[in-house]
Amino acid sequence: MASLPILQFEEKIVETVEQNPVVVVIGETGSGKSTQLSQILHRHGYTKSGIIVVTQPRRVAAVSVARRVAQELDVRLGEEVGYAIRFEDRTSERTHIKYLTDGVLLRESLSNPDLNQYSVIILDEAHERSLNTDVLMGLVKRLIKMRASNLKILITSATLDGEKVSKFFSNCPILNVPGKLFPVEILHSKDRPTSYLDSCLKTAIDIHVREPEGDVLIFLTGQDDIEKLVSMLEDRVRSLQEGSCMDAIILPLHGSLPPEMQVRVFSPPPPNCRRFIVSTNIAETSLTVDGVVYVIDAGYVKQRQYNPSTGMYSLDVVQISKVQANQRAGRAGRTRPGKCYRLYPSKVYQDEFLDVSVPEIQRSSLAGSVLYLKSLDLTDIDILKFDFLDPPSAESLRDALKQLYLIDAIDESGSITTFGRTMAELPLEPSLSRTLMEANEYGCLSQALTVVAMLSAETMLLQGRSKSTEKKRKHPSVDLPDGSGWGDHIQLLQIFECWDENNYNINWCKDNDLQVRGMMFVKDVRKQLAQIMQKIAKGSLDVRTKKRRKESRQDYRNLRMALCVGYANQLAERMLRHNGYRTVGFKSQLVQVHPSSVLKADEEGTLPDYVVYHELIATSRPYMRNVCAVEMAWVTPILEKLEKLDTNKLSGGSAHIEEVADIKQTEILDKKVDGDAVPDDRETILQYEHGADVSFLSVYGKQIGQALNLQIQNKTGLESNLKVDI
DNA sequence: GAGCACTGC
Repeated sequence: MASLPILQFEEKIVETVEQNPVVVVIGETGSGKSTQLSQILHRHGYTKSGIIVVTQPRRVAAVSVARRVAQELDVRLGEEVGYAIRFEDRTSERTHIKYLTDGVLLRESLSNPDLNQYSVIILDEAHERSLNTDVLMGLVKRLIKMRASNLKILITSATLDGEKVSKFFSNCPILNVPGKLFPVEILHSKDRPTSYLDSCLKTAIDIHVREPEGDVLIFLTGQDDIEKLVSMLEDRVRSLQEGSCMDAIILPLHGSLPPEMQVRVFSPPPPNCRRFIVSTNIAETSLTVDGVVYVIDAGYVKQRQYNPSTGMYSLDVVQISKVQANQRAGRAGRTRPGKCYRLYPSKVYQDEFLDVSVPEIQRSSLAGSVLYLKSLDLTDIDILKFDFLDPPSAESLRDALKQLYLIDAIDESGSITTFGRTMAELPLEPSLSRTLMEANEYGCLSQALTVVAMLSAETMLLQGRSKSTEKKRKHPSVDLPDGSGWGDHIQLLQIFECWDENNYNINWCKDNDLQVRGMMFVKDVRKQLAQIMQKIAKGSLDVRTKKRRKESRQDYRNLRMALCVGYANQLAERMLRHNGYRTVGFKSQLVQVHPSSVLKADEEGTLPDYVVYHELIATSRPYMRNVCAVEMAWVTPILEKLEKLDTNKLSGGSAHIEEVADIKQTEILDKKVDGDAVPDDRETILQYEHGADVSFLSVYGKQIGQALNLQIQNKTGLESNLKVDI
């Protein structure tokens, strides 16, 4: 332990913490900050007046770091040193060093806003800027004003971010703790390659042929590219002359890979063999692969973004930040000196890369966070002026308020309602919390609990789908229920009910291509939600899953009604004469039911007039994912409410949100239009040829005189206008 | 008739 760099700074750290309520600690990889800061402060008496708590953005990190600290202090995990993550609280009355996920600390502060039991709060990995850590930073800033005498805050961050965080906390001191990494030589390419995959391939083979042993880690954006490069590498390696270089193992690594495939990267290679790990940014922070000496960094990452004016998410390939680039490079220097090949010029790194990635708070829907903050009753703070390190846009806050109003979480003046308070207690998106509460009124709580729990685990349910396994499986699970035509929520309910009928048999999951881990998670979530609902209702609710199936002609009416109330802000109306939909309540968007949906059309081939959806996502087109058929009569009250909506009033009058004029107009470079522009008022989707590397979702055309006025929507829902002569 | 990076309560 004595070799950890941070320990040489022990006196300095203690002294600085002694004299300041907030300290920023910049600790590079390998500095030991995550395990040592808490122990240093413990040694100097900070656990006498309370618990030292350390937050982590990820569950595995909270658990593994706690385990290490317990080992180092030679105590049993869960006694003096413990951790708390969702579904798992391993702390006791004797715990004085506690690791937890940032989300758990936020939940705790709901019932104890002053966090009185803690003498020190360490927000670790703050540079990752998770939504929860950002909210915590705002809360903690407020907390030190109230508890200045007996609370110490430490924020750990990255070099490029330290100044900004310090400024946010009234210019608090910054401590630098060097890391313990071997030097990594950075090699930039002269130009940006025209094809990243080809360039990756060439660089990888060059390393393989020329460089001494050591594994190669390659960062790409997603599963598709990874699979392509893996097969390219396999071909190329096979064609190398036998004996001319060492053997090679090529491993893909991404999140949708089944766990048993993911852990393959942890087994060391046989002698005289080099591994190529082709990965998403999962290997940047979440997984650490040992033995890596060479990193190839294409400089891109796939990021999810939310557009508050359309309510639409998109998944975009964007440039990484400098912090990310450095993090990736650092992966080469864990065991010995390494090399990082960047497939972009150093000028691009310097001039184009952001210092830090755009924080999640500026890329997400904020309904949940705003409701959470409202429920804290911070009378001294106006939510809309809440002090964030990077404030979200006014538009995003307005969107959040609108959502909350439509589901009765706040009233027309923006104050939280009793409904809203209950909703904030549930670890769910507000729309789903609202659904549960409504379902309770209609006597279908048990079903709603199942649906909501299934939605929380949706991405973990299906078995990893790579193209190769797809081929093998000609018969896609025919035995699963189909939602009886009402849509995906009902199908999710029916799937869980089937599993319930099969007594939660693990083999049933396997037979039906469902991940066991995912289904177990659903069970846990459902149980947790049921407990919270019981507590709220203070009576006994019927949350049991019913062991009877298929009452004939069950139309799930009550459940669908409850969903309609919860998803008031996620409503779409079918267009006349075709099966496209228009979103209601947002700037009107033409959207389609996702092809994977089980929603059924009637005998005439027509889809229901109204649906609610769980998510709007722009991929090749804007799609509604997870839809449920609802009825006109249930929609009317929502439309009435939308009519009365006054967002200025929702923002509490005093805090008038200023209009933001930062909607970026997409530059149209090429004005060639292909396709049939029908010269009438009907929206017509055209194919649009363009010169910029922006992909457009749709083009609405309208003829005016000899010109065609086009309204063009790009992937993130931003719109631009273009006039074309015809 | 598509396809989705990563977390978390």
